[in-house]
Amino acid sequence: MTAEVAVANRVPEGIQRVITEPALDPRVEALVSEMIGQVADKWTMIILEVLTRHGELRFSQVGKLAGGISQKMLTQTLRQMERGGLIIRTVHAVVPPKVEYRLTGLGFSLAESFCGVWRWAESNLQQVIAARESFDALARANNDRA
Amino acid sequence: MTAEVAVANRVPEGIQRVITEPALDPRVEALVSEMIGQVADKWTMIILEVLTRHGELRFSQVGKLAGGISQKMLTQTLRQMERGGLIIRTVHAVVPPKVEYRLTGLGFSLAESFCGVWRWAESNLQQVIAARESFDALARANNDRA
DNA sequence: ATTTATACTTACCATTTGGAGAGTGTCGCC
DNA sequence: GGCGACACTCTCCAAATGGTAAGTATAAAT
Repeated sequence: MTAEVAVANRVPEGIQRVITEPALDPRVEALVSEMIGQVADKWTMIILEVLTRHGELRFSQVGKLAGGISQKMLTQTLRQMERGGLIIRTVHAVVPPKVEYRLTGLGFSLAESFCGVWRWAESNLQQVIAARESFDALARANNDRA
Repeated sequence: MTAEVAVANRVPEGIQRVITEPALDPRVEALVSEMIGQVADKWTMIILEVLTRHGELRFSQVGKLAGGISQKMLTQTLRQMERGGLIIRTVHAVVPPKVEYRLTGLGFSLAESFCGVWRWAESNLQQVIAARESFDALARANNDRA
């Protein structure tokens, strides 16, 4: 279990140079990180995933599929996603109300980008768990000594 | 400006089916979203980027380059990243203290995955801004009517 | 007349987050 | 002997976050 972590720790020399991109305009950078902050919160990501998986859904369906979200957060998150152009909200003028949500092209492309992170998380779950365990074990050992 | 949004809104029919992946084991899914929650917070992303860009850095250097982070958050975030196996912390036993941080292979691969989201944010900034503007304009119009 | 369904909205409240600022330990330097 | 450098660590406090629960609107169904 320590072995896996050890392997992960070998960082090829100078590899940074290969990937490092030219520095960004700080104004763009600020806007980008603001956007990422908005976009990368828990519920936004989950709803993005739910809508990617199921296509068009009603308010309460999104809620059920997202799992454990309060009505308040659901409304809030959907509204914010709509504002950012990630989803489209269609109101059907019926009683009881029926409102449907679906991804825009923009929302869809964001979901695709996030796929990378999802995949990373899936495939590196074990490594992270192992790393945490060895870190915690070490910390405990140090505490005991003190 | 409305045109761009309109284009973004055209979602090709049935495209979901192309991308939608097989449903995940809910236990894995829970762990994954927990990890993403930890990993996708503002400072973690910024530090990831800083370390990708600059290689090995000292505590205070990371702080400066991250911009506007408090010492508390810096320590906290670095510690958490170390625990997750994303970075390595090297203590040089000198006075005054010298501690250096660098990405692990794991941290590096995460940074690569995030690159996708960064690129998305960069290239779609304008669309998001346009979407927000038209959303806000519409909301204002509706408020005025009421 | 009352209930039901749906999609919210609002008020209140507990928890969490995160910044500011002061304190800690060590050693070389003046 | 006191100061400075560095990397923390700790305490206090304000602000943001997010859950619960109750309220709103409408028309069909009972």
